[in-house]
Amino acid sequence: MATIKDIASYCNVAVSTVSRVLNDHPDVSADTREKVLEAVRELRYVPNNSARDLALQQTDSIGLVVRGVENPFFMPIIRAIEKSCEEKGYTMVLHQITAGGDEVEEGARLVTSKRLKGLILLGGRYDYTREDASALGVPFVCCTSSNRFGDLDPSAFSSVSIDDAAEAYRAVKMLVDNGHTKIAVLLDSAHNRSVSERRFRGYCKALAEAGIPLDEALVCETVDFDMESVLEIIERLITDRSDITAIFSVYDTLAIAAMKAIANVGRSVPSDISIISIDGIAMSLCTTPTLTTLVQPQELIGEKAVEILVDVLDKAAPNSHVQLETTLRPGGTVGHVHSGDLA
Amino acid sequence: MATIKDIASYCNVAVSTVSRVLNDHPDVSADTREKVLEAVRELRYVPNNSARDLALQQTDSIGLVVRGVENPFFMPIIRAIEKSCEEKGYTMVLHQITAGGDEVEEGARLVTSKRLKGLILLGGRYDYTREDASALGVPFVCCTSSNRFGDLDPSAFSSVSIDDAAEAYRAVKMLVDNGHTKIAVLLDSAHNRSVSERRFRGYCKALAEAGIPLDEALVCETVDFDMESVLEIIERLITDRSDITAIFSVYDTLAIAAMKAIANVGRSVPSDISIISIDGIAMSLCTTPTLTTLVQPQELIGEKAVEILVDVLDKAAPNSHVQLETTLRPGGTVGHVHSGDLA
DNA sequence: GTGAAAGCGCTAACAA
DNA sequence: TTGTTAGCGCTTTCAC
Repeated sequence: MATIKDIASYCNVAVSTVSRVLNDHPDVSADTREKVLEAVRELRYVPNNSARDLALQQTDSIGLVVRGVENPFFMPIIRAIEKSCEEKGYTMVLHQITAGGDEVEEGARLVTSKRLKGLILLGGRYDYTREDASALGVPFVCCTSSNRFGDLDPSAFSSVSIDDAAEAYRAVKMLVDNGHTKIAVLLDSAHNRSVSERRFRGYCKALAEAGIPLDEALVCETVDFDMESVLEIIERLITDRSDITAIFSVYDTLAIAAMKAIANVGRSVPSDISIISIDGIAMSLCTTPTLTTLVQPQELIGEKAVEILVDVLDKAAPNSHVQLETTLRPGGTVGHVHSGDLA
Repeated sequence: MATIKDIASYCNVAVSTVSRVLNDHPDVSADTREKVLEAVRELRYVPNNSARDLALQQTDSIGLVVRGVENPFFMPIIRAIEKSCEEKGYTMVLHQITAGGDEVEEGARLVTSKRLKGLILLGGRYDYTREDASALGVPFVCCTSSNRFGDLDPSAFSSVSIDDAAEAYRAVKMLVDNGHTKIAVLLDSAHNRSVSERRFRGYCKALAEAGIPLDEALVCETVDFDMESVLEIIERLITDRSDITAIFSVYDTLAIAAMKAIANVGRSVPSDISIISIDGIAMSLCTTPTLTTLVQPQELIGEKAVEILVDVLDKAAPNSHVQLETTLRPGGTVGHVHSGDLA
């Protein structure tokens, strides 16, 4: 395997010269530059990243810490991140954490053990503290999370996300506009300081605005995403509260589970119960009727995250916060409440 | 950040001694070993992988080349692989390739550019040639693929998979046993030298054994996994051939799409059409009725792949081929053919 | 514009 | 059992 030294002697130049053209430094004559490039091709030279990283005291790696494997929503984002990293000359190091794991702790460990230059946190909490940020020690971007629960200074990190509360509000408002007043909300937790909680707030706001009092019994928390228990929980909700005419699910995955649960208890969508959710995963196209959902621009989210991080890393750009919009896919799971049912 | 040198001077020993205890070499007195370990803790030493890799002329990285992001089936496998790599002290480098990309070509590129020690190929072709193997240049294991179409010597690579043909046979036989004779097969391609083709063979065998002639018009190829076009193709199939009473889908994803397509054209499962498939993805629990499928041990597949590769890498173990079994999840999508319909 | 040389942190002979 | 030392391939001052 050819090294920089081989190229140097092949071209009768010093290794430093080769290094210079390889790194696009100025101060190299066009002649020698061409000569070196030629040799690189000739000898099929591939730089040794280990050596490079050692000399530079850093790596070309960006860590991606993902919480929640269960969520198919992440897959296209991960793919986009990997692709973008590749394009920008970085290597993505994926690390999945379990529901119980702490992304900041694990992220910090990864940073030191793998000498990561930066971090992308996907599907994490929203309440980072200043201590969390300094524990990480490298620039990071919160993906699908605006992270505004904690006391973190926005200039200390970047984020790419949708406006969870606003989008949830929009979804629930659609239900309200269709005459629904008994609207359940389906989420893993209403107080997890994360996506769920933000969207739950949007739900509350929409209800409040419509003058509908919040009914705690209609707040359905699944705790985790284990399909069996999720189905059970939802079935119980629908059975106990037969007055429910609509469900706002904060994720497509839960919405799909809800449709199954509704079928299990012999009711139907949307004639008995309407459903709307947020995400737009591929599978949500396969429910019957097609799920009505607010589709997130998944690829774009991943691309943006990398773009921002690389700018911070390479160009010392300031941190930034990008908020993207969802697109309503009408689907067929939202119906009107029969006028007879109206209050 | 503390280096091996810091520890050495801190303990009044040579760097080589430190290196020895760090690498579990014998020939170190219990005393000094303890002293060094103590210093490591004290100084929060974290080894610099770049330096290590440079000295060893290799990395601690294993590449994972995945074809087919669209397939949610891979996610739990990827997760298991990442987890196992971590446990064994390796770093997983994920690389996704597109439908058109060549995994061997891209894998080989990855190996050189990232100096990978080994490769796991997930969801690839089954027809590697000897040239392919030598192009890769490092030990590799084919995950979910036994790779027996090509002229590859089994001792030149490892694999972890199910017996695709046999499992497909089993699935189709279930349909036959329930009185079905007009059985369509749903796959991306019957001749892609991959999973689809293997499973297609199992389908053919089951038909042959039951004395049912192969009807080319019942072989439904979706080409890709774009949901919109998949739905369209399946709808056309069902509409054109109203005599179909059952569908064997080689993947759960396509089976779920088929259920949607069937609903779209106003027919129902399983009373009009039965469906069975292979994989066992989480979402297949959410169809109504629940999809009848042969569930693959996804986590186990990932773990095994890493275990085998690491043994080959660390212990120079011979390559091996593991074949795992699926588990039938009965579900509710397979029904009997009404006796009146029997020939 | 180019070269010589030091050094990044670690491993592995080779000596002692 | 331990220490000394020469690299691994690359970047980067500092001379020229």
